[in-house]
Amino acid sequence: MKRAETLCNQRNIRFTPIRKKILALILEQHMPIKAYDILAKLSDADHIEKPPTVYRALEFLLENQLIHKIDSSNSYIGCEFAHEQHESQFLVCDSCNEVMELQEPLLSSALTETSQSKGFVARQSHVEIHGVCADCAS
Amino acid sequence: MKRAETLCNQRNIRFTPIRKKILALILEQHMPIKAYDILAKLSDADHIEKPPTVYRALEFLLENQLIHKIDSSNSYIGCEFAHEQHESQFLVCDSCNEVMELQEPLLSSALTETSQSKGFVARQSHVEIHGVCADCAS
DNA sequence: AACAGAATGTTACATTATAACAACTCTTAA
DNA sequence: TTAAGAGTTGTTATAATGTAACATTCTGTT
Repeated sequence: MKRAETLCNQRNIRFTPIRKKILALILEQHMPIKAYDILAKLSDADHIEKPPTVYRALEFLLENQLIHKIDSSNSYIGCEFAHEQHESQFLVCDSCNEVMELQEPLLSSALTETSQSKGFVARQSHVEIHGVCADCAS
Repeated sequence: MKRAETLCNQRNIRFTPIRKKILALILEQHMPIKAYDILAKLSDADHIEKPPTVYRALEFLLENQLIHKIDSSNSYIGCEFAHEQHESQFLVCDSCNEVMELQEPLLSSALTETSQSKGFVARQSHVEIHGVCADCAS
C-alpha cells in the first residue's frame, strides 16, 4: 500500500481515493476477488456503486502492475512484487483457491528463450499453474 | 480432424455431429474464435442455435484436449498437438491476433521444477506470451 | 420392446464487462 | 483568476460471456 503510494508519486500518476479503496479491498483479501464482489463491498445502503467505477479502477491498477488478473477465473489479486517486468507467474490451488505469485528466474528465462527462438517479440507473459498447494496436498 | 475421430474411438467417447461440426469450425479458422461467433456460424435463417449447444461442445472438446481456451481473450483454438500432457503454451500476437501453440521442453521442465520447488502438485499449466510475432515485427 | 445413461433442445437467467455521454476536479497558462 | 484542457468520476444502458434446470430425444444394452 505504501509501495503503491510511492509508485504513483514517482510515476506522477493520481492515486485517487477510489483507486486507493479498491486496492485496499483487494489487498485485504489474500485470495483473488471478483469485480462484482468488490462492487458489493464498496456499496452500502446509502450508495450503490456502478460497474464502471470498479472496472476503471481495476484497469488503472492493472496498468500500473499493482494488481494482476487471474484470467482463468476472472478475478483480481494484489501484486506481490514491485515489478517493472511484465511477467506474472502464479500457482493456483484448485482446492483452497489460494494463489501464490512467483518470480522464478528459471521460468522467466525459459519464457524469454522460448520467445526469442521463435523470433517473437514478447511484451507480457502470463503463467498459471493449476493444481493442489502444499498445504492442501498434505 | 482424423486425429479427433481416432482419439474419440480410442477413448470410447462419442464424437457426435454437433461436436464434429464445431471442431471443424474452430479448426478452419487459424485464429482463436469466440463462442458466440461459433454460435453465429452454426445458425442460419432456418434455425438459431442456443448458447448451451456451443458451450457443451466446447466443454467436451476442451476436456479431450482437442481445443484450448485462450483465457486472455475468451476464445478457443484448435489444439496442434496430440497431447496427453495437460500443458498449454501459446505465443499470442497482439498485432495480427494469430496464436502459435508450442511444446517447448525447456519451458515444460521449468514449469515442473517450479511447482516441485514449492511443494505444489501441478495438474495443468497454461502459458500465454503476448507480444508481436515474427511476421508482424519485420 | 424397455430401460438406463448420454446427448441435445429450450427457456430463462447469471455473470462479466463496456460504450457513451454528462458532470466534476485539478492543473496550467494566458 | 479564470478559462481551457485533460483526467477522473457519475450515470444509464447494454453488450458479451456463460450456466442452471428441466424436457426431450437418441443410443446401446438387456
